[in-house]
Amino acid sequence: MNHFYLTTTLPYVNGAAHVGHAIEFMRADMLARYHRGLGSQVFFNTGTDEHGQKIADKAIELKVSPQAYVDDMANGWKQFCADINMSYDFFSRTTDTKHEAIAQELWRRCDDNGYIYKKSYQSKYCVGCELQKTDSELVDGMCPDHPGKELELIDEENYFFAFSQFQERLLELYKNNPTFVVPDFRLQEITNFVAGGLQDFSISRLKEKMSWGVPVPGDDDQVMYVWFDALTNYISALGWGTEDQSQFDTFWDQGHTVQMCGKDNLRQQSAIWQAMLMAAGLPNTNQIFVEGHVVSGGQKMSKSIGNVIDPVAYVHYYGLDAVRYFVARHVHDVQDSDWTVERFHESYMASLVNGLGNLVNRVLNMADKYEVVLDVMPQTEPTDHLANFQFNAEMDRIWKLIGDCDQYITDEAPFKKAKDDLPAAQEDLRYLLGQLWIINESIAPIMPETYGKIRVAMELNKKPEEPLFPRLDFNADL
RNA sequence: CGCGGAGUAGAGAAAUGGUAUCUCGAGAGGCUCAUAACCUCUAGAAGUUGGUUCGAUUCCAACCUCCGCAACCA
Repeated sequence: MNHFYLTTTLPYVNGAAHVGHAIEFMRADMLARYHRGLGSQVFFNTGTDEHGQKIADKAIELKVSPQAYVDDMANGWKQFCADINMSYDFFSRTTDTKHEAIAQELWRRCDDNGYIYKKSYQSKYCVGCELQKTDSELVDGMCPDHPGKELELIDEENYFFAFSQFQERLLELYKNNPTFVVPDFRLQEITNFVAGGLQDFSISRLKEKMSWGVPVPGDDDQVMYVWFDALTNYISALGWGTEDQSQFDTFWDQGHTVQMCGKDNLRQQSAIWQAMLMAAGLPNTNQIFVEGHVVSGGQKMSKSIGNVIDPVAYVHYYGLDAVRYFVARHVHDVQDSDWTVERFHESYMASLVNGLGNLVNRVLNMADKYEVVLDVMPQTEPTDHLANFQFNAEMDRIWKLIGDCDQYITDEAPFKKAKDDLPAAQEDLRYLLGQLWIINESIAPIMPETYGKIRVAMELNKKPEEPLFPRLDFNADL
């Protein structure tokens, strides 16, 4: 039995889910379903990142406690996961007491091994970014991303993580594992970054200034910086550092581990987190899949331009599987992609309404009429596109099968044969039902609801009463 | 010379040192099982300038444009 561990990045809960989250989550879900379908035992983790200055500020603004605020947000994210049919096995929350204890245990382990030290320093800190800023990053003495916000001068003792000591080991990790980061150009990017030299960084904050964090073990005056805490969730989900580490042993130590993230998270996951694992004496992640970003109309999405894509609105209008289809087929695996309502509508009509939906109807209608049932299920030939994160290629393969069926129907014209040679028509339909079966098995991890509907229709041997993908008007308001 | 990515028909992608492929869209024809669906055909493309080569979209160099990152973000 193979064991496969998969995790999304935990979104920071200072806002609602946007299309980037939807893409990462949906793809992770496709992989989880794919690997389950291959017979692997899968542990699929997702959740929410709930500590830090921005969240504390937001709670004050809303006049609620931080815990009440993150509870509310976490529920929103769980709803989002339900909306997009996430088959997760565990929902991590970084304010969970078990997670906090594990984050402390990881801290202790890094500390015991000599990779955490205390240092006093002064720095400029942007509350908007929740980051210290170097002078080179500032524009006119202000943070370029938050020009309205005054920078705070921080003069304090913090704990530092000895990141710089991991340069050689990280480079070894990258060199020895050519698919550690997928795609390869991101591996190149992180290699260049690490080769350029690493600086130790602060991993704690004074509690009196920022209390919304995990307490630093053995120091009541400090809490952990949100990154140290959040990254730990990848193993806290598996119960590492608790009495029962069996899932950690099974999935992290002995299984294959995959983390999904956007390109903005490359450093955190492929360098910082790996160094943390090394510092604690734990095995590294096996693979990190790094996605591109989505732009709309050629521009970065922003509320002021009004080109923000709301994935849930698409789900409501076109249906969940239409969105999952678009994500798998038309959002580029690793490059940035343009997502417009025009493109979405086009591909919905062409490939789902006129493609898959129509094919199901014409095949099952004839099968019904000519009384052909599929008695022998054909063997599906497994492909490894999804194992290699090639969503686009897998979808093209499946839609080629759909096109081939349409072609076959035109060429063989069973609807004509049926008039004077029924057995010949029935033979054609047996083949078509077999192909439809293969197509349906192939889309199962991508479009699980549609898979179920086609499965039922094939069992009844009747075309679905409701169209799988109804013909819809173009809706520019999405 | 901070790092990385991308420039291929109207749109999105792919492959390739030798006829540039696919999907969508457009135009024409065909078909009638099907959700006015399906099939065929047609038109339509390599950022610029050099270099290597018998031959370059592909390899090399320079340049231009766009995007992202630059210790917040999927």
